Amino acid sequence: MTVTMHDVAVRAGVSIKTVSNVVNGYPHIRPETRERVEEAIEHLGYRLNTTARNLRTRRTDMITLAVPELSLPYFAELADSVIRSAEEHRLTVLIEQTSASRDREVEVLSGKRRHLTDGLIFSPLELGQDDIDLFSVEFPLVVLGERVFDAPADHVTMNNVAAAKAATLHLAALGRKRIAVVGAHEGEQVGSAALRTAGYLQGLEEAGLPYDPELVGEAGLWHRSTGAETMARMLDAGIEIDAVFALNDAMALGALHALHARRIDVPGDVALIGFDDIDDVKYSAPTISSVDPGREQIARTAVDLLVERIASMNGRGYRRVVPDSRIMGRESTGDVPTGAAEKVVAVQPGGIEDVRVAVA
Amino acid sequence: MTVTMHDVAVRAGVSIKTVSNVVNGYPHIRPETRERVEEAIEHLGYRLNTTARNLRTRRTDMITLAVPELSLPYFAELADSVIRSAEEHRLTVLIEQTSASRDREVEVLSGKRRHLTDGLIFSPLELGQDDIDLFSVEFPLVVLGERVFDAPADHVTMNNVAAAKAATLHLAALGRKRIAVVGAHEGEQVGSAALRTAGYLQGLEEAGLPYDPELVGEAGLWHRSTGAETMARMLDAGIEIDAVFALNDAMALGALHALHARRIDVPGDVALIGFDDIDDVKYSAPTISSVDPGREQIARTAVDLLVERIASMNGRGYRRVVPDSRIMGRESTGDVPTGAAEKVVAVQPGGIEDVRVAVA
DNA sequence: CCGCCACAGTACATCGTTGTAGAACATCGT
DNA sequence: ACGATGTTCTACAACGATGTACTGTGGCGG
Repeated sequence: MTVTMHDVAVRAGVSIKTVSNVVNGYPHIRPETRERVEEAIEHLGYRLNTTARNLRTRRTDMITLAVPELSLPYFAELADSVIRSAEEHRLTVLIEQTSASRDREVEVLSGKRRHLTDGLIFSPLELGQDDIDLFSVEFPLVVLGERVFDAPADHVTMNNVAAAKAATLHLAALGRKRIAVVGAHEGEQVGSAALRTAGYLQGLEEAGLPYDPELVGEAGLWHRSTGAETMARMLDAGIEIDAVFALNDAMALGALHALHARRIDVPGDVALIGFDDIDDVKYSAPTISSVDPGREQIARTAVDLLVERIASMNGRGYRRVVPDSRIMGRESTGDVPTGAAEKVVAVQPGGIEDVRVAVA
Repeated sequence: MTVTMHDVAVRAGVSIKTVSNVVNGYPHIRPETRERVEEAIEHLGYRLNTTARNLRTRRTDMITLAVPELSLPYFAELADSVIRSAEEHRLTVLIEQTSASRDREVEVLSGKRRHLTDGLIFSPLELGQDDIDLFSVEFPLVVLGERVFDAPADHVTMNNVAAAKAATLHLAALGRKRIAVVGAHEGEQVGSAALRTAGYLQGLEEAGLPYDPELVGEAGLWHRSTGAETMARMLDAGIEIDAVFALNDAMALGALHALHARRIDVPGDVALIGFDDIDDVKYSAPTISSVDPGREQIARTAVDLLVERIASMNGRGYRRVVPDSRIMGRESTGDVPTGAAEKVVAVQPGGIEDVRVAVA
């Protein structure tokens, strides 16, 4: 039925191992032997059985990327970047959608699929600091995001507080005094929402603006729809604003939609800035300023760290990497005239940190 | 080192096979035996080695989805839908990005990875009717899209011509006479561009409008950026238009961007309709009318067909499935007032067809 | 001419699981 | 009491590749 190395070996008149050697590019093989084997492979239509190889070598050359949802543009673009980076290491990426479900996230860490891939890049959305024990797994792991710090794993995160502060200051620098937030999570201590909101507060303080709780709009999931709903709710409640900081770009697009529906001019009446710098915001009307958290760099770093970790599971201590982030000025904050391209208006430097993790 | 079934078996005082039976839910096991085995599994932290099982059972419960790029929203949303549908069959999806590269597409079909997954859902972008021979592969395959017809494989496509015609007629019904196309591929006979352009021509004819070649704008890759460039080029050339049919939504967003940059009102001066009905167009300003090609249904059908094909490789002839498609009216064609939700303004019925394929 | 090393290739065990065949025992209807 | 049937479990041989250890060559320096 299926053609195996054995069949190839018989036809070429060599041992199975020699076929294996040819397939794997082992150097010490006589050219004519190699040719005979290759002819046999060609003639029989032989394909290496990856599964068998995986079993024997205990490697699959696959890694898992676990993200909430691909329909969120940020994660789709992140996945794209991770896949491209992985390709350079000849790795295949298995994408696991956790659908913002706690159970699914726990399952991903539980390692049910442990033997299927060589390591995991995990961007949690539900698990938090309290679940830190779940992160001490015995397979290579790189954590993304800002829900869990000091887990026994390499960690690639962003400059959330500093970048959010810079974004807020950017709005304040336009002379805006009533800066709304879209996407806060009340009561949360960890995660993007908490950190970015903290940055917002720092920004207000530095700009000498008062903090008004009614300017902080809640939104559970960070989708376009929730951004639109939150913005609509605030506007319809008669809350006065002259600027909006949406904690991610999907919500910024939703907020813009809600503003537009009420014929509120952006940036004339209300300035708007988002976070993530996804491709969408470069083509909305107006184009939306955003924080570029260094997505490309995040993806590449995550893959690099994971590859290192796979190579030597106990090689070294854990690292925390924070890429540089930048504020991209566009039409929605009046940084460029209508129809012009974006420009970088501020940079927050990142860095690499070695993390000492207490061993249980 | 790693815990195997053998270790579990020893601790539970049973044979390896009994452990296997417990793990796989084989019914005839004494409750106390099952308990002992489960205790041992728990105590030793045993995890099933998926790779070994895959080798033995000759199944991986994984399928491949090959798409051009996840950063294109349509494919990100398609991937999301496919993953969800696959989950219902307990299948894991491996996503392969072909990056619009012919070589990568050929490689996907060549089955280099054949033994890694049980089947393939393939959405080609470069391969066409001339490459039809490449599609006669010996593994389960479902083809998506409209570049290849009558390949020896199940095929899920869309109502391209009819839907494009309906979109064109929808613009004409608004009284628009100079309807531009964004995204044509000159000289191509197959593929979405050719079919949708054909539908456009049919629409013009039925509406009694003349065909003017300068209204047909070329765009190679269907990204936001190319849509914006194409639209800008046409506008700057002084071509007069009062409506635009963008052959996909990404380009519609780009076109809208270009129109906005030139302070052209949509839909006042120019009406706009796209194709794909991705989430973005529901939140742009204005919201963009679009053709919903039935993406959910495409994903589900593709997975279902693949699952059937995996179950019985030579079960039956091939099928071609065309989901119903619908025109979703939004602000950009004045179907709803600003701020209102979308509404369905037309439906083109799909269908299932059994395809007879000549055997070589 | 001997010892050493690089080259070319082979035999065999092994990775961790599951399918097959069948053994041992209990239950049941007649 | 006896075969038939069902339950519970086991032994063994695969699945298809690769790592290890080993056998012969031939070339080369001394």
